[in-house]
Amino acid sequence: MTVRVRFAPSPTGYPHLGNIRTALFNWLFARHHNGKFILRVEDTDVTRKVEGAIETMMDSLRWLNMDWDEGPYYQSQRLSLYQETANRLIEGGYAYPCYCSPERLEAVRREQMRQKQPPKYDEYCRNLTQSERVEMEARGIKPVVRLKVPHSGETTFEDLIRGQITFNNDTIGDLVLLKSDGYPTYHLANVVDDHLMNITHVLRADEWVSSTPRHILIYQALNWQPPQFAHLPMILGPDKSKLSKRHGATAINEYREQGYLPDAMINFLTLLGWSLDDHTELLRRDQLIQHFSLERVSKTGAVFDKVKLEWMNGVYLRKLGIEEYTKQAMPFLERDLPPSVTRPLDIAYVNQIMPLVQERAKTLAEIPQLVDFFFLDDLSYNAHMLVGKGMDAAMAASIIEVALQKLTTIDTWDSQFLESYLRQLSTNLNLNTGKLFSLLRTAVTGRTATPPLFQTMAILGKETCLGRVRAARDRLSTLQ
RNA sequence: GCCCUCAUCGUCUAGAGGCCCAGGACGUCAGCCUUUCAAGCUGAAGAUCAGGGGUUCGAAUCCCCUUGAGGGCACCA
Repeated sequence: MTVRVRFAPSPTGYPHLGNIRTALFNWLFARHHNGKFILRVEDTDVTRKVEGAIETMMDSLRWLNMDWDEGPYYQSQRLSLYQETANRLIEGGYAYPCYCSPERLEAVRREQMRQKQPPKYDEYCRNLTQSERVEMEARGIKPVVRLKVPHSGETTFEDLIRGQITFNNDTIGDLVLLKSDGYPTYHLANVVDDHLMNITHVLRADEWVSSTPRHILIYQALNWQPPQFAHLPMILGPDKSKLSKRHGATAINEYREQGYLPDAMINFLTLLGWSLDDHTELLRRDQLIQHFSLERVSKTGAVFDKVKLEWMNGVYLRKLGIEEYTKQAMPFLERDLPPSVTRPLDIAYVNQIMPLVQERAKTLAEIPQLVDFFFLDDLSYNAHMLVGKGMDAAMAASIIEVALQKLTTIDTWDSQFLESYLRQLSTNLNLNTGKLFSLLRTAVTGRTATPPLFQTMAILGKETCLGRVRAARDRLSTLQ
């Protein structure tokens, strides 16, 4: 039997990292077993629907290169399926219409809470007579359909990750299958679709464990064979609670905007709850598919460690060929370089610069700020930055004056020549190379931390460099 | 309150009775390299394996209890 799994998001917001990780494990499982990965939209809550959510979700899946084989199926377009199933359950005596108002339900629940009882439907409508039902209908009350959960016995299932899990039926309560607006609840729709779509394995987040017995009960009432279940550990925030907005960025597209690479995200997210062995951290997509197995999924929730993600992204960034690196960086440069910089950017110029920052950025989004001085006409920095350790303003001024004179005379403006020439100059001046270089670095870039100085100067070109050194000289004069 | 689940360095994890006075990775610290910053390399610190009882010749690994944490208990998914 071929493996068929599904990813079933509801269009109620932006693609959460947790959802994406669930999708990822389903996808890896499907690809590993040469099975099918199905996309299904659980849009059965009309009130919570967010416009554009599904498009964003699909964008994210495409960005991550997680292709699906079927779908998207929309549950909102399959309503009759659920309604028929609900009717079948009523006819079989496994479910019943319930006419209780939300107000009554709320009152019952409050009372139960007050008495420290588990909140559970009191089955008020479970044994209504036919005439009572007719009367309710006559009053125009739209009922919900509830599952008649057995009062005794227990429901057990084998979780592929956690082993056997058992619930007492009397703790479950008669859940709603069909809402009064004719839409199914998650529980019904989920069971009906998983069955109709021949889903073999349900891999979903941990938070669904306690609703699994309800689903099993529905399968049993319908005389359907349930799929296999595996509940994945959740992704946690630093305080170990379910990862949420208050912990920072939780939407996958935010990571895309922050300059993370899809392959790095995939690698990192997989390692949140799965491991290959005791030493492998970096795995290519095909290796992930090859090795993925539920046996190696851990049971514990995993804290999302953004610092480690940054490290891994840096690794992937450095592994990129320079052409690819530049291609990836370009949109970020266009987006984030100061507005004063002329667009479109000169590709040949960018091509020269990128090799200088490839090993210095952990995300694509930090590249623009690393290289903005290559593009700006006027540098802005504090004159005091020019005065290095062990020197004063006057000394800095005199060094820069000499350097300016000498640099003006140079004809060969490549990094090799600049380096040997300036090393010689520092010797002649009886100066530490460090002192001269850092002074020039600040003058030429306005920064104290930059890519290698001579390559930077070579790319900037003689005229620009001389102009900046002159500007530095002028700045220094204001200090004296 | 009730139900379910989980529990190894700060974090992600390896470990399915002896190979473990617990291994790897991120982070941290130190050193090397070095024109700065990175990157790279080397090394260090860091977990009485939540606590307590068993079982066993032997337990991080099996059992029980306690504690802690998380999740669930909607006409939301």
